[in-house]
Formats: sequence, structure tokens, C-alpha cells
Amino acid sequence: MAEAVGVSHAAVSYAYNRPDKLSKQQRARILETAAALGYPGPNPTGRGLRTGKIGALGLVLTDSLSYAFEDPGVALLMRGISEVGELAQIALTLLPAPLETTPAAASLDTLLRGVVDGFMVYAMPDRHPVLDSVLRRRLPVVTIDGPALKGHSMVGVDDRGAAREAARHLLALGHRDVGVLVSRLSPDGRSGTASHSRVAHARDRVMKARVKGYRDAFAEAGVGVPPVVEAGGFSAAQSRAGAETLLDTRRVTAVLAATDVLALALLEAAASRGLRVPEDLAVVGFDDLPAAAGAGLTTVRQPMTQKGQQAARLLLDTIGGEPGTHVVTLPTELVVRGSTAHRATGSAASPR
Amino acid sequence: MAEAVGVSHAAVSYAYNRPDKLSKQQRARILETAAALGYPGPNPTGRGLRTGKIGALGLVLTDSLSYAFEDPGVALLMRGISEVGELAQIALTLLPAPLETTPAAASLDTLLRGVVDGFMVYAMPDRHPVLDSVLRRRLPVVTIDGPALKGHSMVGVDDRGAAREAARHLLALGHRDVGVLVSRLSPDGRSGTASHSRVAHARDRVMKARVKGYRDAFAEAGVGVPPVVEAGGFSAAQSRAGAETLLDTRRVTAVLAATDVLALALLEAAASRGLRVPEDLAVVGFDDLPAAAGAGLTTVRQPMTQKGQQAARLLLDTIGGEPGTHVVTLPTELVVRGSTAHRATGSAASPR
DNA sequence: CTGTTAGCGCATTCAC
DNA sequence: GTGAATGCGCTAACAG
Repeated sequence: MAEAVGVSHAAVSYAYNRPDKLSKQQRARILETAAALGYPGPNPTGRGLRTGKIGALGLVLTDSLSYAFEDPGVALLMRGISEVGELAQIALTLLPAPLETTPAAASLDTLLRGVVDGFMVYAMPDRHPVLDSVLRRRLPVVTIDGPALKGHSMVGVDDRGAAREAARHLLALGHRDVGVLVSRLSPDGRSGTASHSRVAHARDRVMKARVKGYRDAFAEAGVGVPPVVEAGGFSAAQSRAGAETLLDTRRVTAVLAATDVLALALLEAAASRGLRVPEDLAVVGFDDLPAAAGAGLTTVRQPMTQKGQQAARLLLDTIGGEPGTHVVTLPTELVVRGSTAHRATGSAASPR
Repeated sequence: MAEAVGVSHAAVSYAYNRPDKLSKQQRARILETAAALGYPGPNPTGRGLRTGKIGALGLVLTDSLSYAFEDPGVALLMRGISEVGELAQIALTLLPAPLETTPAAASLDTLLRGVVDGFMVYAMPDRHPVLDSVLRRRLPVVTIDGPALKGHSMVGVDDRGAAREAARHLLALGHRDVGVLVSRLSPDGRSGTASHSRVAHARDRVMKARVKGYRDAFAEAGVGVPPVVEAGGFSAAQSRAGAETLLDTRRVTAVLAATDVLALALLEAAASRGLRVPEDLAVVGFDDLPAAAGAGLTTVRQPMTQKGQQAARLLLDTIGGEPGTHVVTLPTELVVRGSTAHRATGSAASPR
């Protein structure tokens, strides 16, 4: 420490944090000699230990971070978080929540060791062990898209209601042979047609809620339960494969894709086999990613950036000591574009 | 602390970090009572203070983080970093490097307070004050795409050489009336046609290097220096505006766009005014973003993900105590697609 | 205004 | 094997 240069220990601390508690010249001299000696200023770790505040928000993402960056939605979410974080001079720390197959000890390491003031948990399947780790830290937590954690805030949308509306749209257009395409119902890598039981036991709350919403609409309309095909994951390759599977095995005039990534893959798959959209195949997505507009995709818009903003604000408030458990539900909106702008005629696209 | 429950202070530390230095049952009992008492395990801040290692890499991004997520290249970079970081059980902390117009005190706060083991600095213009802050911390630093910092490693590509090749490609196709479109030469918000002097004093090294490369090729070919139009920033809106400006003010048969985002904006602008690509207008981009392939864009491929991987590895090595300053230059490659697959005829697209 | 004191939670010596 | 002492760098409270 630089107190060797004249003053005492605490004085230099004041020089940095409490300019008012020091004479102007004293402070100037301290800062000056600090610069001369190459003292980098108060050590953040020491300060953190003392104050209990680090200045970083943790964002816990499913599986590997490297996947997360493939998902355009995650970028929007982070963007929202950043906007709020920057204002508060707070950094954003990305914490991967490893696959459950990883050895337990190692898997929780990053979480348990993450130097943050609180956590935001995104897209975590039910019963994921990482939830326990996060809770164990006894820091403020905000979940995004659930799960609802007792005593913690949460932000999300009404996935079920929004999906219901998407399905109603298709039904109103006259579609009766409709397929449902989801990314994954549970993180076990399975793909293909999903049984009723698999849907019922799905651990991905969001996918499950959307499927439920779709079914609601079919039940209302007195139309039979639509078949559900699972891509097995979120990657572009898996999405494309799922789309192909659906088109190969089902005779449908329309598809309810539970995410835009799936819907976009479906559009490509349809094009590659010469299906016209929406004449031969109508497609509805979910999310309204930036790419959806360009592709003319009818989809459910959900405000990802706002989700991030809200989550960050909620977390910051909780860290700041504000009490209360908030559940924020953001609005969604069905955006009708070219991929469904057509009345179904009854001539279903047939399997290959 | 939980030593009230039987054993002493250090024992519980051993229980977590040195399983070998404790009897099996002792350790089991400690961990068990810890769980019962809800002890979250060693406090990361305390540990960090003691060991000097935090378990997080800082990524310093230009301007605001919220912008950063608009840039598809940043996502690829982060992806590469994450792949390496995850393996090492290291978190990634995003640090915004505020605009220079922000009050100095506040602007450096996040950097100086960031609790990380080292920094990766991306796309920082020359003489940006944030560089001083980073250096002041006396932590390991790796710059990505420069600037070269004495005593620190750096990873990048040969922007000038790659750009030269892109320009040669256009020249070989017979183009003589070529425009250059760049995002920004210096972070001062200026846009429009850039003077020779503005190019010479550009603070964005990457843009400057690419322009130089383009010019190299024109000099080689004995063709006059191409005009440079500056979009003024990286956003979609600015890119589009820059594209319009170029097409409005210059009579060109081809454009060298210094980034794919610009090239894609150009493609849209061209389409909206009925210009055929490549017949009326040839376009070459730079980066080879995922979207480039879909758009049939001829472009220079640079391995963004690998850049991230390399940077993270280099930083981890340095943190690990490995000495040496490395400069890693990754390879690039010209990818020819539809946007230039045509010989120029001499009939230049005319300004509106 | 200034200097002194105490401890934030931990990992690591060193004795036992 | 185990326990006790030391200090990582800092800030807040207090005494001058």
C-alpha cells in the first residue's frame, strides 16, 4: 500500500470514495503519488469483501454458453439487461449451467464461485440441479420465463394464452390438419413424434405451456389434438431436422412452430421440397425474432428486450434491499404476415 | 461460520478444497452439517481476495453493451470465448467501455471495479481512454483486433491483406468505378464521404486497415483511388443510410463494403431501387457472417469464433503465469458468391 | 478534517 | 491428520 508515502491507510480509501472527507490538497497529493507509483486504485475484490457488493449481475444460461449465443433471443435478452446494467454501472457476468450429465461436483462450480450480487436465471428446465445451487447462494434471484421460485421475482409472458391465440388464427383460416413442432420438451436429447405422456411430463415449461395453449384452441374448436414433433434441441441443424421429420411423417396444411427458429427452418424445408407458403403450407412461429419480419413469418411477438430490462431492474431493486416478490407478465401480440395469409382449401401437403 | 458445529475454521476450508487432507468421515460430517445449516460453501469474494484468482474473464466492448449485441460478429466472438471458458470453469464478464463523451469519472468505473482475472479488449479505437484504465489494473490483457499493447498478447487477422484481395477480385472482374463503404473511421459520429485526411487519421484501426488494403489493390492496378463513404456507426439504420448515401452520390458498378452488415444493407438498398445484383451492382462484404451465405454475398471470411477461442486461451495462459507476448494472426479467405459472379460491362449504376 | 482500529471470509502457513 | 494464527485489501465507525 501507498501509505508509505506520507499518509495513512484509510486516507487513501477516502481519497477514492469520499472526496468530501478529505482536504482538497491532501486528496490531490494522494492521487498524484498513487499515479506515480502505479497504484491501480482500490482493489475490487477487497472492496467487495468489505462492502458485500460486487457490481455484477449474473446471468445463468441453460447448458453451454456457446449454445446460448446461437439463440438470437438470448442476444435480445442480454441487450435489455445491458441497457439497465450500464445505467447502474453494473457489469454482466455470464454463467453457464452445465448439462446435467456433467459430474455434479464440477457442474456447479462456476455457479457457486460466481462473484456476483445476484442471479438472473433464463430458460431453465424444471428440476434442473442448477436451481438448487443458485438458491443455495442465498443471493437475490430473478427467474426469466420461470420457474416461479418461492420468495423470488419472476418475469415472463403468458405463453399458453399467446399460443392459444396463434392456434385460433390457424383454425379461423380453416386449417384442420395441423402439426406442432417444438424444440425440446425435456433435456434428454430425444426427438421425433412426442407421446401424450411425454408432453405431460415435459420439463421445459415454456414448450409445454405453448403446446398446452395450442391444444386449448383445438379443444375449443372441437378439432382433434394435433400431433407434436420434437426437434430435440435448439440448434439450427436440429431445427431443420425436426422440420423435415414433421413434413415427412405428417400430412398437414399448417404448422404451429413453438419458436421462430423452428418456423424459419420449416420455411426452408418447405421451400426445398417445393411447397408453397402459405398455399400448400401455412406456418406460425413464436418470438418474432428480427429475422421473422424478413421472412414474412406470422408469429407471436414477445418483448425479449423488455424481458431483460425488467429482470435486471427487478434484480437491482432486490439487491438494493427492496422487499417483495414480483411476478411480471409482459404482453404478447400475434403478428400476421405472409406465411398464413391464405385460407386453407383442404389440400394438405402430403408426406414425402 | 459453521465451525460452531464441531470442528475448526480451517477444517471446513479443507473439506471443500483439499479432500485429501481430511479424514473421509470428518469431511462428510462437515459437508453434511453445512448443508443442514444452509451454508453456501466458501464465499467467492473471500476466496478471491485470498487466492488472487476470481474465475472470470472480462470482455471489454466498445461503447455500450446494448450496441454490442446488435453486432452478429460479437455473438460469434463470445461464443468462441465461452467454449474455452466453460472448459476452464471460468465465467465471462461483459464490461462496457462507455463513450468518450461520458464524464470521465463514471466512464471508467465499471472497468476499474470489474472483478476479473484479466481482460480481453475488443474493437477498441486507438487512444480510447478505456485502454489506460485497463492497463492501470495491471492484469493480463489480450487485445482482439488490436491495438498492439506493449507486453500483452493480441489476436487478429490481416485486415489489410484480406481487403486487398477483395478489391483485386472486383478489379479482375473489370470493375473500375468502385465505391468503398465503411462503418465509421473515428468515433465522432460523422458520416458521408470521407476526405483523404479523415481516412489518414482514422482511429478505428480495422476500418482503416481495410481501406488501405482496398487502395493497395487499386494502386497496383493503376486505377484511381476509390471514394470512401462512412456510415457513421454500426447500427442497422446507420448502415442502411450509409448505403443509400453511397448509391445516391456515386456512380459505381461495384462496392467494397468493409463489413457484411454494410454489404447486406447495400443489397437491400440496391433491391429497393431496382438495381440488379451483380449485373448493375456488384457487392463484396467482409466478415462472412452467417447471414452472408443466405444472401449470396461475396465476402472475406474471418474466423470470429476462433478469434474468441484464441483470445481466451491466450488470456488464460497469461493468467496461469505463462510468460511471453504472442501475436496471433488468423487466416482469412475470400468467399465468392452470387453478389459478384458477373463481369462488369461498363454500364455503371447511376445516382438517383 | 485526520488517523486509528476492527473485521468482512477465506486459504494457508505452522505447530501439534 | 488437525487446530490456531496470520494477512489478502479494503471500508466504516470511531476517536482525536
